Amino acid sequence: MADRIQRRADALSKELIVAAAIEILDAGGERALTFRALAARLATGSGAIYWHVADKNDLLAAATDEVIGRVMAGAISGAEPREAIRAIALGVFDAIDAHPWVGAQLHREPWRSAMLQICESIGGRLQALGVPERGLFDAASALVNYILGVASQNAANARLVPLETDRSDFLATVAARWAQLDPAEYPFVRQVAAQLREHDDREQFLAGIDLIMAGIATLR
Amino acid sequence: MADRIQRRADALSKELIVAAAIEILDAGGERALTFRALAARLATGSGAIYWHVADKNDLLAAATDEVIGRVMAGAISGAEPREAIRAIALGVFDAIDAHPWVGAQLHREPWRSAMLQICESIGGRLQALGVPERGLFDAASALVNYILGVASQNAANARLVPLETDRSDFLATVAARWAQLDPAEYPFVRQVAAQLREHDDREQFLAGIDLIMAGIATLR
DNA sequence: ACCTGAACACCGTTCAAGT
DNA sequence: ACCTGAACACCGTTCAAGT
Repeated sequence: MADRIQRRADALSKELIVAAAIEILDAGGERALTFRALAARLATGSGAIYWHVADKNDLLAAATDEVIGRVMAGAISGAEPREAIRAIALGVFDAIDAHPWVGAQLHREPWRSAMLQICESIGGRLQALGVPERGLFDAASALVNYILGVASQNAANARLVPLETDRSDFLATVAARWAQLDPAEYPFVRQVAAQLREHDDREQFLAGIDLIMAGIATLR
Repeated sequence: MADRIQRRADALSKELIVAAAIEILDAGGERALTFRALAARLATGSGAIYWHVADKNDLLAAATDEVIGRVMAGAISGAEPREAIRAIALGVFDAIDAHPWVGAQLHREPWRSAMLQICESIGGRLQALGVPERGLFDAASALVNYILGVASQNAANARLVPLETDRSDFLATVAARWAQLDPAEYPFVRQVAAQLREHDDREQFLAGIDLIMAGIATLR
């Protein structure tokens, strides 16, 4: 048995598995996370992982909860409600920017705790802001859905673009493609192509939040 | 060769393949669409499909374009801009309601023509509405991202829920789960649990559109 | 030019067997 | 209780061979 693969000495745990999964996902994207790769990194057999984790869905959900949980834990500041909502939104945005696979996961298991946490933080602040009872559910839903939309868009971009690509190079490429569209069919898209090249995703995201907040303010 | 499988007599085409793929996706969801199932339904070999379609991604993108293209073709009415935007949004919503897999696809290939078509229609109407130049790109982006968020959410729900499940049963189940959350941790979500059970997805979607439009109106 | 279908290189997941 | 790793039942995709 001299050529046996080195196995780990300490015990496995769900936390260890999730941490390793996050590392693999961050480094190589969703495609890189396989039970074989995970087992190799953890120096164990692939079957061992199933003792701690129900299946791949469970693993992805746990990894997502871990990332979003960290964001939410950091956002408990007692700031003014409007600022708190912006901070929560930005926190989610930045987390998905750093871990694009989270964006793809957030809408797969929509009622897992990650989702609920975002919903709760935002809903609570809207309440504190004095949004009338009748509009509260719709307002929270609009904000959460908007955040989700941006999240999935970002996740899609990250998946489309090779990891090494420069962001502004990428935007320039897309902008150039937009600018070449048929003027009769796509006048608007052609027109904003130039703005696309120079725009800042993060700022545009916040602008959308502000737009929705402005709409919510008209409810009173 | 008497026991040979019956093969099709007429020629294959990308349109035929896409149409068959849409049928499979509608009937059995994303998991049901395999090249083997598609080949069987088309009475051909799995390799034949690759003559007309680059790969599975290409197939899903073409199917998505087909569905969204139909919506957009139907929405060229010369209505008042604000009504036109609501109509486009509702058209996309209903299309995704009928074909939930489209929601999951829309954010995977974000710059395919489906996306561009939505962007163009909405952006053009915002322009017609007199939204100032500086806010136009952000406004269109907010609306499209919101629509995408709802789309992916709906797709996720459809994937989570077995095809036969009654919608109100499902909502009641989720509402019951929400109502049982820790009151100290989730006061807001617990509170809206009752509204969740009775709310109409489609109406709430439109309420969000109206909220964003109200925010956009404050720009002038 | 277009189609066939076996073969290849993967997956997630299971499970008898070990410690 | 926890771990091993071969085995199973799938996938998407390729490709030599046919028409």
